[in-house]
Amino acid sequence: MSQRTDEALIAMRQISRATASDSRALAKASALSVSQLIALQEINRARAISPSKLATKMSLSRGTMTTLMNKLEARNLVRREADTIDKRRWYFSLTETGQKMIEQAPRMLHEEFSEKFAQLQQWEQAQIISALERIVAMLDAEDIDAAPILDTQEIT
Amino acid sequence: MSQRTDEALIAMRQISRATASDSRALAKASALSVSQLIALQEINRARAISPSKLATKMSLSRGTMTTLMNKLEARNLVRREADTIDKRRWYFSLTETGQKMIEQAPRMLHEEFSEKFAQLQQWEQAQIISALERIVAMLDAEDIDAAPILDTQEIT
DNA sequence: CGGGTTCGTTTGATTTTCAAACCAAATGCC
DNA sequence: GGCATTTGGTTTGAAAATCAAACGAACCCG
Repeated sequence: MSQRTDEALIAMRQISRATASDSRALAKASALSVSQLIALQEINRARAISPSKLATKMSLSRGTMTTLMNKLEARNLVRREADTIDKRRWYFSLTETGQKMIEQAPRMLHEEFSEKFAQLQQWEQAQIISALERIVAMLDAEDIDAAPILDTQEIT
Repeated sequence: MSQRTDEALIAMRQISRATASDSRALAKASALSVSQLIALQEINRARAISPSKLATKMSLSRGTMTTLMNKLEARNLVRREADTIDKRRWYFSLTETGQKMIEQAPRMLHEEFSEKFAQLQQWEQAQIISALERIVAMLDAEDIDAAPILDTQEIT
């Protein structure tokens, strides 16, 4: 492997480790388990999502997802809605409390980053963004965030 | 917050989510828990590290670290060495088995990335690396990887 | 020496997670 | 239409991960 590739990989690992440990701390700060935090974020992203989908997305089993959702529901962070078409199915979305939870959760690392980033020259910002987007593309991660659109299959 | 900052943040979250879910899958593939995997990586990085340090690094309690290390030791993935100076202290390092474990663990995502990255023009690579390094700096993550140097305080 | 701190372990309990069995709804096939 | 199969979610029972608190041994410092 080329030395350049190495450099890039090292930087990426540093970034991902930094953010990972950030999210651990974040979970702790908001009295959530890491899974719960991730679940909330994921639900927020999808706006509404079924347990199974969420489970595969988070690589957890369906059973685990049941208990996870029950906890979040009990704490009034997510709302459970029945699918009108398929009666086996649920959809979970965030309650306002849940919204607030992840919004005002101190985005410590990202906050700090934002400040520093904002102080860069325009051209520097542009350069960094384009590099980041190249990376996202190379990771095939473009559609991870997708857009605030319902994460379900079309209705036929 | 500026729109540009937003773009950068979105890209970064995509990257970190992609790598996070990668590491979950990775752990599963190598029959390790996520914590165990991270611990191995962390030990590898530091070459040798004490349980407490590792615990704070991973934001786990010392008690948890004890059981975690016992498991890894039982599976012969890490080696426990006594500190000659401070007799309370242990140092953990990877055994050859442990080395192999994390080396040949399919670096799925990163592998794929490497391939694509290697195909870029030199100047593109350079640009991406410099952007990444700016980010690392802004995240104060420069010394996360530090270098393969013993991770202890100087001996006085 | 002696009080305070640090390192790692133990203990007992809680939480997370899983696999397997299960039910109900949907789908497919004849 | 009816029967077998698949799919979405829950339950159950057990294993693994984690924690807080208490502990002993080693260290530190006055």
